[in-house]
Parts: sequence; structure tokens; C-alpha cells
Amino acid sequence: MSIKHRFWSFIELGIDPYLTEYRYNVTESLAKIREKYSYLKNGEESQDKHSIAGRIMGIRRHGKIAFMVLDDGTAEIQLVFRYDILGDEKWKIVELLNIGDIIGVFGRPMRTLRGELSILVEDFKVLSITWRDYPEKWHGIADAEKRYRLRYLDIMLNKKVRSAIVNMYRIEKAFRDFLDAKGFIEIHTPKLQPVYGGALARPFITKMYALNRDVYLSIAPETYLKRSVVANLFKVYEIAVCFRNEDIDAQHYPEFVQIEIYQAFADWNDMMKLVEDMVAYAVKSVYGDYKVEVDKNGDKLVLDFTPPWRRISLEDAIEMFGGIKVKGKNYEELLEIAKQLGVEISDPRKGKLLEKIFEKVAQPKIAQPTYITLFPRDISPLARPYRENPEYAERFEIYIDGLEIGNGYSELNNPIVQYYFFAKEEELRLKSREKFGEVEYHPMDKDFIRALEYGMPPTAGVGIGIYRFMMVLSGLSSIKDVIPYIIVEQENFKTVAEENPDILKYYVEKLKLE
RNA sequence: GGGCCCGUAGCUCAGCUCGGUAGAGCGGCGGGCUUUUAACCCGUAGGUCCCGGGUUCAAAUCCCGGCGGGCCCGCCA
Repeated sequence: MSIKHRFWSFIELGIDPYLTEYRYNVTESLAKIREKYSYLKNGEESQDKHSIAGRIMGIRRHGKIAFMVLDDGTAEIQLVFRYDILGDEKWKIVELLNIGDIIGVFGRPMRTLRGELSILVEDFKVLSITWRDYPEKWHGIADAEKRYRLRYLDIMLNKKVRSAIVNMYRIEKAFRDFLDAKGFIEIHTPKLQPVYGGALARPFITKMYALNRDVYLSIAPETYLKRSVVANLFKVYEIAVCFRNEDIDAQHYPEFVQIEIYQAFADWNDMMKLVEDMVAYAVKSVYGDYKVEVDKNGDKLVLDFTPPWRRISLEDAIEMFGGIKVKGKNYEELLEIAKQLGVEISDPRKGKLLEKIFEKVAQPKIAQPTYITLFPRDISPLARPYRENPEYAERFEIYIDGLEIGNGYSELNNPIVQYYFFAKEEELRLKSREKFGEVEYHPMDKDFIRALEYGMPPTAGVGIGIYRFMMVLSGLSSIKDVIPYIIVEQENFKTVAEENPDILKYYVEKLKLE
């Protein structure tokens, strides 16, 4: 690059973007200012003075007046820079500012003649600069690879992504508030476990040097939260990161967050009530209403979280949405139905066939929050068999906008039966391996069974996928869009210091780094 | 694990079918402009066309291999 870097222009004006200012006294957020001064009429100026700080997101220059857009993380506002107010010296700095620079601003709220609430700038400080050009303002960052590599830019520029991430925090907080008011406590269960369990999935295996052994990354907090119930912590939950060594697609990612809740002396019906109340509470406190309008790439969908939610049994749902009778059918008949539907299936469990048929014909049609109940017992090794018919489990799943969001049940508290189910799982694994290849199964966990042997009360539990829930609420179709940062392969590129040895030399000398 | 698609300037993209001097808009830089909302006007710089190999007089373009990324199917939430 032969042209002088604008960094040197700042230095010439006596501004070092890292050495001149070390802090800025912010007195008000832009969200508050927007609220407080909404009364201003066109052309009206307030005499109040505020200090704000943030990133310049847009610039419109008109000679001796310039308009910029400032984002302070709570909202955006237009800044009005005027030569007659700022004077010659400061105007030179205004001319150097680029989109992406970070400034602190002192000024007065006003509304322009065109009706834009603004800050009339009386003074400002350069707090940091950008060394890289920002993406085009209209399309922003659109290339999927760039979005994930430069995720901070995607979060900064893509409003849908940013509000999903901010609202995820608010939803989690509302869940905690709701549960706290009901006397629940949150427990941190181990992420490094000697036996994995609580779900059916392939685990990550890592080396623990302290004990010179392999350990598993937690696939679910379930068995430890149930131990906590045994410990007389009768109302527990955790917002837990879970790791599952499976493939990535639009609905799955190897690390994800779910909230798991366990309540003693309760059954699945109590848990469905708790969940719909909690979710409705959270949605209302974050979005202002039980009904949320979601923009799915231009298509509008109004989700209604008003409790109670619809409850349909798995087999009824297959009949209702798919027009297929499955009740009382045997394994061979169900296999034939699956084949007709084009469902590839290699699993000896009848329940797995039903689940697959449901996923094919019913799941995509469930838009509003719905409980699908009475899952087959043979695919629910941690759930309590249905009191009226042990072919089923007292288990429900939550579906919203065609996505599976959660899973809950009356927890199996019988250590004898739990032992039997785990033993069956091992058997299933060995049997299936010959016939179908590897299937996911739940490993024997005798330590967990021993906990049950000390006595666990009747208990209901649930797990709700936080990322999936946020996908649904924000209308984002890929789970990666609501995960703050995902893994990407390292890439070769040059840093600014590598490309500008003169600037590197400047700082090394200035800060006496050698 | 299987299939399909994408990779060109800082960003968004065109050019690729039918091989023949590397393009536009935005952004950057320089100039003009005191009320704009993707401001506008004039000028200007900016490229390893993802990488490697092959075919050809000639490759961004055709072929092969690789890398990076996306989507779908199978499996997991």
C-alpha cells in the first residue's frame, strides 16, 4: 500500500487511538435516550447534555455538516456533527472518522427537520479505530463462510442474529427467575464424567491426566440432577452445555445448551404444566406478549404460547397429521408403513419405527407449541412406564414450528427396573451391531442405579433445548445462527501489524517494548 | 458415511454454457457540498479469479486432485 495509512493522520492531529484515551464517562444509554426524548418535535432541541459512547455504523457527509449512526449496544442514534459548533481542529478529526471507529460523544438530544431523533455533537473523543473496512451497509456480511469466520461482524451487523443472542440471555434469565420463585436451585453437574448417560448419543472422549484415564464429556446432566434429587435437593435444574459427538446440520451442533429441570413429588402432567407456565412467562417477559410474531425469511408466523398447550399422543398425531393408522400394529406392519413412506430404518425397536413415522408425517405440521405424549417405552430407558399401559412411557416431547424443542417424563425411580432397562440397552447394542451396525444406546450406569437404591421420590423432569427454542423465536433456520461462536478451520491471512511494519515499529518504540 | 452446490476487489455480485486484455455497485483514498436516512456529484487506487496439476497457441472459464464453506439424506436434541 503506497498511500499513507489514516492512522498517521490521527497521529498528526495528536490522537493516538490507544494512548490518548483510556476510558470514557458514559452517562446514558441510547435506549434510555430514545425513550426519554421521544417527545421532541421536528426541529426541537433539548438543553440536556449526555455522554454516550459506541461504534460508528454509518456516515453521511455533507461538507460542513455530517450525520453518523452510533450504536452503543442498546440502540442506535443519529449523530449530527456541525463545523460551526465543533470548530476547525475537531472538524479535521470528523473528516478522518470511518465506519467501525469507536467514539465517545458529548451532546444534546434533538430531532432533525426530517424527524430523526439525534444527538447534536458538542464534543467527542476517538476511543479506538478500525483497521479493516467494514462490509457493505446494504447487504452486510452475506457469505456464510465469512459470517461464521467473522462472527463478531455477523452479530454486530445482522440484527436478527444479535437480537437472538440478546434475547437468549433474557429467556434464560426469565427461566431462572421463574424457577427461583418456585424454590428451585441450580446445580452445576460435571462436564467430565466417568460414564456418560442421560441421553442416547455418541460422546466426546478426552484424557484426564490427573487420574490417568479417559473421561467423557457430558452428553446430558440428567443422571447427576437425579442424584441431586436423591440428595434431598427436591427441586433442581441446570442450564447446561451438553456435548454430543454427532454430525452438524441445521438442527444439530456438537455442543449445545439445554435447561434440565427435576421436581420431586411430581409426575409428567405436573411437569407439562410447569413447562408451559415457565415458557409462557419467559416469552411474555422478553417479547411483551404470549403471542410472538416470527419472521421466517419473509413468511410471518404467529406463535401462541398461551397455556395450556395442546396435548396429542404420538400415535394420535400420526393418525391426525398423516392419516395413517398405527395403533395395535406389530413390528412388521410398522416396518412396511415406514418403507411406504420412504423412511430408511435399521433398528430392532418397534418404538423407533413409530418415532420415525411420526417425524416423517406429523412433526413438520406442528407449528403451535404442542406436547406429543405417550412415547413408546422401548426407546425411553430413563422414563417411568405409563401407569395404564406399560408399552408406553409417561413421556412427552415439545414441538414448536416443526422442531423438537424439549423432552420430559415421569422419571423412572425404580432401581430394579432401571437396572433391567440398562441391561436391555446393552443387549440391544450387541444384537443390533450384528444386524444393523452401531445404534445409540444407554450404557449401564451402576453408580447411578445405586443412587436410586437409596430412594428417589416420584419425580418429573424435562430438558428444553435453548438454541432450538431461540431458532424458533427468532425465525432463524440454522442452529449455528443462534450459537454465538461455532468452530471454523484456521485460515491464513495477514494482520495489520504484519502489513504495516512502520506502525508496528511506532508502537514498539513508543511503548518501549524492546 | 452418502449426494448436491458454492469459492472472482475490503463487501455484495456479474463474467464461466460458447476459452481470447479482469468488470459493476458499495466501501477506501482525493476533491465539492450546513439537514441527510443505502445522501449526492467529480476523480482515483485496489485482483494469487481458493490452491495444485492437466488440456490448449491461449484457462477465472474446460478436465483431474486438494483445501475451505453451505445445503440435503443417514445418526444424535
